[in-house]
Amino acid sequence: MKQSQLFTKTQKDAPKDEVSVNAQLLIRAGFVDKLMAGVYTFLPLGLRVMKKIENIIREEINAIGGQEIFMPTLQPKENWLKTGRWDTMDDLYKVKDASGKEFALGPTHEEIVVPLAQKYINSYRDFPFYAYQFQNKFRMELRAKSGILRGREFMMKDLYSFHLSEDDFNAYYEKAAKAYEKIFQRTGIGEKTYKTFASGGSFSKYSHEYQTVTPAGEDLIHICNQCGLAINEEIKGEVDVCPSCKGADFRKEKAIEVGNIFNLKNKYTQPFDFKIKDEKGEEKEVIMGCYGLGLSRLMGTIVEVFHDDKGIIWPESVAPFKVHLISLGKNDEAEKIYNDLIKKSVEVLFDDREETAGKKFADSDLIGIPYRIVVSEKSLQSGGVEIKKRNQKETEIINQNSIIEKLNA
RNA sequence: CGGGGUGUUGUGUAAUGGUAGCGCGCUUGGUUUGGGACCAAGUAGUCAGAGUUCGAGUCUCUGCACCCCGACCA
Repeated sequence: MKQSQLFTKTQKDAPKDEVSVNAQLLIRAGFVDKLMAGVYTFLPLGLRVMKKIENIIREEINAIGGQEIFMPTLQPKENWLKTGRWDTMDDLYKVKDASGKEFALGPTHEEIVVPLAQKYINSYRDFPFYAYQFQNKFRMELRAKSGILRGREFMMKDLYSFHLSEDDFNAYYEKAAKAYEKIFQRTGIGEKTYKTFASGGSFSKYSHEYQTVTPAGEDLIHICNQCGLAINEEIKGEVDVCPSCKGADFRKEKAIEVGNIFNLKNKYTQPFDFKIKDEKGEEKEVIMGCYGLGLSRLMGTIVEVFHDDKGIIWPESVAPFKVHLISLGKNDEAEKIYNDLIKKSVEVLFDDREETAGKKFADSDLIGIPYRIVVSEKSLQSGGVEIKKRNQKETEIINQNSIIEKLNA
């Protein structure tokens, strides 16, 4: 994409109200725009990052048998009354239509996916069954905060698994945990993300969260120095030795919850009376798990973890583009290289604007694309183009014909 | 919802109760071209409503919005 055609612009100053690093950088660089507290528009650059994250998650969830669906946001009150959450879930958005009929705006989708499964999954032969979606969730947060880390409307992947036995559920729960670990590895925050034993909130007594260590975190976790499992501060006291290795030596860190997995047992299948006859003709209760992962939060977390005083430093796997091609002064060579990279399916943002070098470099650092390639009279005289990684200081001059080779190295 | 803070052009800021000014951006013209260039000319604003006052960005009240701490949560 040519930067001259990108409708967003970078800003030198962040809006003064924004304190969180993710909001400051994402807004300044033109990834997101704030509409109101906790509600953001994803601009072209931001949407590209979101889609990158989405695709990584999709691949990993497909790999554990997930079938992608898309459920409605607007949901019947009746289903929420059935599970009891209409009156007990205080962050549920309720809307009324002109006739006075009430609806929920989905904060999570058990109330929809359970009746859905019940309708189509009607033999023990259909089990286990896994469905997931990427969806805008609505939660009436008392206080939206921390930029895109805690919104009132946010993008989430939610996976639901249905089982006829505890053993089958447990096996899948572990599989999902592994998939989550892969997702965090692939999106770059693996090293800083800890599986954390935590409260289950409105879903279950306990759950596992995935917590990424960052000063911007809202939670306090106690990481076991022996095995690396963490315990959320909220259940410290109930649980004071590591549930995994029984160790009692912990270090305390601030962290942000990027995902979680729950054992729901029959909590949401029972209200809908979802039962299935097994191969012996015996009626069995369906049990389930749910597995959430906030994409917009993950994106904000990545920014919190990977930035410097000049801007964002995207991990290559989620960067909006792989290459930021910058032409200094007029030269046809940059255009040629751009077309060549496109032909070779390299994702490239071409800064073809008539701006000074300083401005282009500053923008490039702010946007944070992994590879910066500069084409100028100076570089051409020295033998080609200058290439630099965003997370490194050194630049290197390489011949324009060896760019692809260099990028793949 | 409790506590604290802030609302001035797209954005960042200034203005004893007395002419709303500046930087960035944007527009036009010219000069520049390897780390947020320069010159000139333009563009656009006091959150909303009421009140006090000869006069309100500034004081008072009400409302709204945003940010931070807390309670609650992916």
